[in-house]
Order: sequence, then structure tokens, then C-alpha cells
Amino acid sequence: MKIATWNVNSIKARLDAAVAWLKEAQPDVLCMQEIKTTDESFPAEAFEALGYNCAVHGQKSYNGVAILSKRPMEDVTPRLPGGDDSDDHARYIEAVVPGKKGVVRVASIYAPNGNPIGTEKFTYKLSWLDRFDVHAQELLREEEPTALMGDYNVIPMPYDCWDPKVWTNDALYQPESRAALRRVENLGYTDAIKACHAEKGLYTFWDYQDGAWRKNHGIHIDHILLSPQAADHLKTSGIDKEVRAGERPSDHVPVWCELDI
DNA sequence: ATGGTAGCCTCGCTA
Repeated sequence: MKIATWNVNSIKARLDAAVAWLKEAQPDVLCMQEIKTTDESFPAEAFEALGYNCAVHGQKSYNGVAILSKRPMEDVTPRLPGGDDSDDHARYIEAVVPGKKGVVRVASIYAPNGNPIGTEKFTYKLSWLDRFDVHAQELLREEEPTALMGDYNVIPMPYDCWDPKVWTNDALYQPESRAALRRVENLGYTDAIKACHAEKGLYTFWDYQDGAWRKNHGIHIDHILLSPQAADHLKTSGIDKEVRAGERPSDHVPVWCELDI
């Protein structure tokens, strides 16, 4: 089973690119982030025509997440547990997807950016990641294959960005942000890219500004975290960076892994 | 020292 994650930065602006990549890459599951549209306006027909079912948790103009799956999904949960009425951001959707040998629970995650630091935006980022950590613990108790995948807006290590000095005062590289992601990994989740690739300097995002793609000034912030039962079946993983050189690209590229499930 | 990009659907906000 091939499962993928991609922050598309508006699904309406990226529909042609998304359809082209799905035809080429043929994933069984795609978790999307920053669809930037409502459930009603999500272009489900275009994906259904390719054989995908859609589970959408949208929001007007900002945020918004979705899961596409060739097999029908079960147990769709369009929210991160533990929130209250004050959190109206669409940043999480989870579903159970059947494979040939068993099921996988997948989550499409868009963690808050949190900039600038020293504001309520950074506080919100850390509290959201705390909520996510609690839920990641709950999911581990199921002892089932689970993949928590998406845009975590966290640069885990110095080698996950082209120049750590530039990111010193950025919310994506604060010690508190990095510790929050590490807490989840320390529960027993495996990073699917790092498990398969020893080389450093693999990026998933290049800013639109300042020729970042041309200069390879990227960062690695899109991650796939696998529960032990999923990691047991990890075969391969990859980052489809050539997508960044396409026409009207997202600033993020697809990240994927194959599970023998 | 500045402005540089993209997407929302407005003339500012988010990333």
C-alpha cells in the first residue's frame, strides 16, 4: 500500500497538478493539507473520476485537510480530539483505510505555523502540538498500523534546513517546537523518510520567495510518523521533489511510503 | 536596506 502526504497550498489552484501527480504516482492514499476551501467547494468529482473516495475537512480561504483513498474509508473523524469551541481551524482528519492484508489508520495533519514567536500564534502552535501528542498516545494503545502524516511545521534537526542560522528566530525551529515533535517520536513512532534514507539535506518545502527552489534553500517539515505496527511493514519511502519544478507548483512536494499491508 | 512570491477574494492576512 502506497500512502502519501502533500501540502497542496489551495486545491483549486493545484487541481491540474494534483491530478497529474496522482496519475503518475498512483498512491492508494493521499493526505492533503491547506486545501483552502470548504467541503462544498472541494473538487471531489475530479478525484472520483480517478477512482478515489474523498474525506474532507475544509475551511474557507485558510487551512483545510482531506484524505483521498482508492478503497472506501471507515471511521472518518474530521477533528483532533481534545479541542474546545475556540479552535475553529480545520487542521486534522483521520480515517481507517483497508488494505489487502489489513487496515491502516491514517491522519492528515496541518500543524499551525506559529510565526511570529512571542505571540499567541506561537502559543497556539505549542498547545495544538500538545493536543496532538495526547492523541498520538491514545492511538498507540490500539496497537494497530497507524500513519500520522502531514505538514508538521517543525524542522526537527539542523540538517533539515539549508542554513540553521536563518531559522533561529522562526517558530518552525524553536527548541519548544522541535521538542514537541520529538515527544511524539519518543512515544515509539518512526519517521518513514529517515528510516529509509541516511543522507542529510532532503527537503520537502522551498519558499516561493527569493529563488529558494533554484538555490535549493529548502526545509524538511512534511513528515510521515508510523506506529510500531505500521513501521514493521515499511518497505520504501520517498520525496517527489521534481514536482516543485512543475508548472504552478505548490511550495511543498509529495512525501510517500510503501507499507506491506 | 529593501523587496522579493503565492493564494485567498480584498486592497490585508497568512504562509
